[in-house]
Amino acid sequence: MATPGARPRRATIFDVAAEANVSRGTVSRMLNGEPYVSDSAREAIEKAIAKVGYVRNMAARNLATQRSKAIALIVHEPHSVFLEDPNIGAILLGTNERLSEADYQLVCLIIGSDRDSARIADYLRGGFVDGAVIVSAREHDPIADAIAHIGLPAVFVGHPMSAPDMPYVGIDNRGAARDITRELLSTGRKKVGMIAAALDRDSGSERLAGFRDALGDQFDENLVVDFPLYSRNSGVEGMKALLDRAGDIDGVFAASDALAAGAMDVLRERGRSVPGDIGIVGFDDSDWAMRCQPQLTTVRQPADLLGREAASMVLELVNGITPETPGRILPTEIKLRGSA
Amino acid sequence: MATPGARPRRATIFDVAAEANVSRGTVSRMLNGEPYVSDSAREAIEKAIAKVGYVRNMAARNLATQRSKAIALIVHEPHSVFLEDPNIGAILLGTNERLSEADYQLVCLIIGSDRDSARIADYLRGGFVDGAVIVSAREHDPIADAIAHIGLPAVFVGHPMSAPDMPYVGIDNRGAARDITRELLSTGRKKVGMIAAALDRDSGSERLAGFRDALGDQFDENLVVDFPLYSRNSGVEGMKALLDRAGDIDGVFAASDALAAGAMDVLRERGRSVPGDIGIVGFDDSDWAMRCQPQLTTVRQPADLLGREAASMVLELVNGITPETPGRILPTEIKLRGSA
DNA sequence: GCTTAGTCTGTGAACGCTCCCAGAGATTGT
DNA sequence: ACAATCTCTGGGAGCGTTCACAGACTAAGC
Repeated sequence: MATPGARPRRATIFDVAAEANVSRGTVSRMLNGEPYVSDSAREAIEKAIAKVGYVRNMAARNLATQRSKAIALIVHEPHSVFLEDPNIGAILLGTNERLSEADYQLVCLIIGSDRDSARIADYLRGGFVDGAVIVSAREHDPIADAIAHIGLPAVFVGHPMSAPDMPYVGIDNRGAARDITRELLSTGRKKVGMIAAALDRDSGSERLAGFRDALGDQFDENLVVDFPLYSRNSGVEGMKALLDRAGDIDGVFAASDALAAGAMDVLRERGRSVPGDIGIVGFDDSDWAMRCQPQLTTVRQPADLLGREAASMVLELVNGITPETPGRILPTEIKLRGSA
Repeated sequence: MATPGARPRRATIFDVAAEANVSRGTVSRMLNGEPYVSDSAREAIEKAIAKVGYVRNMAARNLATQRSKAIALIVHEPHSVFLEDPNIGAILLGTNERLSEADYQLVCLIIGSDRDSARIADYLRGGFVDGAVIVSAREHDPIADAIAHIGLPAVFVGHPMSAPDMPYVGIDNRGAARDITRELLSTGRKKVGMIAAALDRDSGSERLAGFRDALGDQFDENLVVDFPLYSRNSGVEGMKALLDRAGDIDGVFAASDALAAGAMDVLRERGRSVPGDIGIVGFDDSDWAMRCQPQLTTVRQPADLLGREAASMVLELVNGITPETPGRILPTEIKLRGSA
């Protein structure tokens, strides 16, 4: 009887070598796709692998090669945001897909509380992963600092100003915000406000900057409200505040679709029609946008591609390829629907 | 300038031992919290670790101990579902949180296409993880079979009939569905239908069974429609179909909130009031429920706790503790809101 | 026929840790 | 005073790979 938990001994490279009548060096070379393996050896090894049911022991390989074939995805958000944010899931999927193609694994590091961040830093230092993709880092994020300090290859999704030299992929938040605000203005709105959020991130502050760009002289600080999170609830509070400050407001740029959805709920409650009385535009093109009534005019950002691209970049870094550009900007697109 | 990728040599347990004037055996014992380490040795080692900046090399440890301190989270869903399903994210967070507490890592394995499933099976066989939490397995899922075959400690979230002996955590889908259907009936509805989905999962088929339980003799197969996915879109199609089949239908149990939301959109479009003309109830208590107008009466399922509990169980299994019960059922709760 | 280059193979030495055993020293009981 | 026990320590062996090197054999060039 086997002792509890004792699985049968797994076949090693030695077993394969013995079975195929070659040395383990040859097996190793073949496994790693190196040249200089004769056809006869290759064939014998293939048969032997199938026969003994061999699979590589990753721990041994990692130890010998000093790399882990794993990439961390670091999400620094409270849990509620992780669940609500439509982009994080898509980024995760995109990253995972690209890494799978390269036979790398994705290790999720979700930092819910700041208490975790020291633990995570230790983990990253532990050589457990070869690189990291960092989603939604705040400005002056301790994790970002730790990574820079360790020298771990890492790519940011988004571009924190506090880490200007780190590789990143992102979108032109400022330009996109400017364009969609202009779109809103082009429908003849005269008094346009913004529900901003997450100004401690580049995405948040850049979108506000773009809004300001579009308005130019007409920009009125009093018509901007801001909140820590891109949440529906902030949208509710934001819209209420804007209506209090200027009852005759006729256009709102919400920095995310969730904010816009919250705002629209308030407007419905108060009997203001959209887009009749007030035009409203959002950002993300998440499923919120389709669920609104009317559907939301918004900026589509390719979240899955951001993930893919970040993965590609981090793989390049890991393999010693320095990207020709420090950052990559992916295109956005305005989706015209009924809300403005 | 360092050559690309060449980070400075990291301190090993030898360096610590030398610095502290003890042997590496003692350092190892201390690191693993074993008894028989004198206070003086302990103190010296602590100082030495701080001085040389030592962190454990996990690959070496994994190789020596034959375990990886990592658990896989396997999600077998098309990507669209991964993003839409409100429970998956919460399960992921719950699992991650529990594993972190035990100093285990979460490795995400997302199986988008069936093509991946062989690759994943190989990975699981590779000793890369000590156990697995399986989310949303289908009946007769090839991955589930592979895991059973490998003998990897694994816990299902949900309880596929095709793997009755595997440990699982879940909710009483059937009982909860019965209860909420009764709730709907108690509002005086006479002609009640169901939009079912995912009948190839235990959650889907059990909810249908619960609905049937509640209706008893009044059950009418003609008033049940079913779809592959718990999606809003299926809700739209489902509601249309039900209205076609029975224009005088006055109650609907939707097997998920997303389905219910789709159904309610159709009803609004067709000018039927909720809950006036038709009562509607959902399942999940996801954010869909709060976004509906009126808000949805639904079954709250503790998705994060499911994740936590699954993680706890898999950790027990990994440590050779056989759980006293093969499965654990977590309580659900009916959330009364305005929709029925 | 001899060098040279190119192809292929086997083997010792890491990689950094844990496990286990032998043994030193301190403490207790008789 | 001696055995028995408990506490603590050091170091050899092993985990399953990869890597680098040395050597064998083959083919081509002069």
